[in-house]
Amino acid sequence: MADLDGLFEFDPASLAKVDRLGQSGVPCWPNGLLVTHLSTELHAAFVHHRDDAGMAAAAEGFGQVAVGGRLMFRNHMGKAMFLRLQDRGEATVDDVDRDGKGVRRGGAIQVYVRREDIGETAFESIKQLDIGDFVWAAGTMMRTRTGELSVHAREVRLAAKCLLPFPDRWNSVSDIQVRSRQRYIDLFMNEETRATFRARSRIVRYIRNFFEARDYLEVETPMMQPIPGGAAARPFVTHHNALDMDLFLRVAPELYLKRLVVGGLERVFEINRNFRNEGVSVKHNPEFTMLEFYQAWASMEDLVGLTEELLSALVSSVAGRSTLQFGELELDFSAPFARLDMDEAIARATGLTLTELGDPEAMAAFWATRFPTEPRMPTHRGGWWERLFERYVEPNLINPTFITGFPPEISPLARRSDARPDRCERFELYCARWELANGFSELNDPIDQAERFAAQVRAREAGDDESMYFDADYVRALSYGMPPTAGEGIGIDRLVMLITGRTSIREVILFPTLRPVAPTPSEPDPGPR
RNA sequence: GGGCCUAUAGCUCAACUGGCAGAGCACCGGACUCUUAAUCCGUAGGUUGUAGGUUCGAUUCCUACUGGGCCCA
Repeated sequence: MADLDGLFEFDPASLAKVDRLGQSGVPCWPNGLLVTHLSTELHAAFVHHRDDAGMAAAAEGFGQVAVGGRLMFRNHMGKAMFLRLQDRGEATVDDVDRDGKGVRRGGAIQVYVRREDIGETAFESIKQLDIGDFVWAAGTMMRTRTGELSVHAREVRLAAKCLLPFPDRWNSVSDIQVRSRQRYIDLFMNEETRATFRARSRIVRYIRNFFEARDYLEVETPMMQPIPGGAAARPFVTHHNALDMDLFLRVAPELYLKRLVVGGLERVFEINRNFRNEGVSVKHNPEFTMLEFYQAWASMEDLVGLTEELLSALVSSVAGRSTLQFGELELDFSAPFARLDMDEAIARATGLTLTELGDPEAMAAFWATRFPTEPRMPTHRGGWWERLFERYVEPNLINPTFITGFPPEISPLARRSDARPDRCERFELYCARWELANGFSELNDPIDQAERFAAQVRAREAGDDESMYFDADYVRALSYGMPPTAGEGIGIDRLVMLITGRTSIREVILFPTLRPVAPTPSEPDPGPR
């Protein structure tokens, strides 16, 4: 084998096995193997054929099948062998096991191999199969003496060799390091992981259908933006060499989507990645998936209803019921959701009066008696509300709850309430102690928008690096006129967490952001692990 | 950034108060024609995360570092 300059090391015993197999005419990575049936299809087709006569007749009618999958289990008994092949199928076929207990079949199919059926040479090479190998088998359907549906093999082939020691199948792989760094291992070892990501796909598909059914257009807007905007968050910076310009990975698609409403698309949505240069935690990943949607001729109230409709139907459809078990919490997603004004919620939780909540001095005094060591106090009412809300209200919001009545100071893109100009027509949806969605009637007055951007720029100059930039082209777009519009963002990863019951965001992102494996002194180059 | 916990074979885990580094599974060799976490016999597998310290002796006690987990900010 070619010298790999220490870039990768194969196990010599495995390489020897590859050679040995090749010399005896068994290629380790052959091509052109056709699979005709998925394990789940076979279980579904034969689930009602249990007795010998019925089974024989059904198998006769079915004829030859070819299956393929990863060898997860093997019993070898001299001149006969059982192989269990795991494929992409899902365990969806209701059946009963030997003891009459209900089970779900699918995802794997057993293969029965006899030496006298496939010949001595072929049988000898089958004995060389290892757990973890991909295996292909062709034959007819049968049931074993104990009733397990199996492929009675006429031919068995190694389809792809596994060169690495296979994880212990008694104890599922539980090391969170392995599970998230080497997601492929997690996927082929753990059915719950496969189920989580199938559910994620279903959730996204449901949302897409939901909006398409309401005449929304799915669009894609820039991931790389010359001016980052649409959310209060620190962006990642990158550089375009040919144009010699810095670009920011987007923290939100908002300002581009609203430009499309100005352009007349009226109803648009995007499901895509956002990037925020912030800490990593069980509910934060630097890149995460966001649904944003905008609808002209709609207001915040329309979105409240749409959100309730979407989430309650989505939960019922994917989870099969209207409540979700999330860690210790039980979450009720039946509409309508609770609603609470931000200031009332804070007043109730802190004991401060509504008058005191209008006075930054009073809130600062309240805070100083409880958290005297904390630096960097907010300077305006909205900043204090945000801080008090996070500390006193958010930890108690379990069931889905719309928080309304946000102040404009912390809502630079939201329309002011006509009835209460010191508040915005904005809501955030909270659930399981965190924010799940954020929506509002959009600010479409370009003059007001320009002033709010200017205020953000002043805050940035005063040291707040999460403040927004002045996006002149966005103000220009609004100046052409944007119809009254409402828009909303929903965090897809968090939604998937709630529905699948995974309490860490890393469990619902296939390849979460992780610190690289640190090189050790004896091994300066960690290699492609 | 702070606190607590943690790192032992490819995987999952043991090793009493500091006294010979172990088991099951996987791998390698062998037996077995309906098994189901098959069974039986045998072999091999380790710088106990890294670097120091205490000690006659350290997986075990101490310090620092690195990775990971949980909680707080």
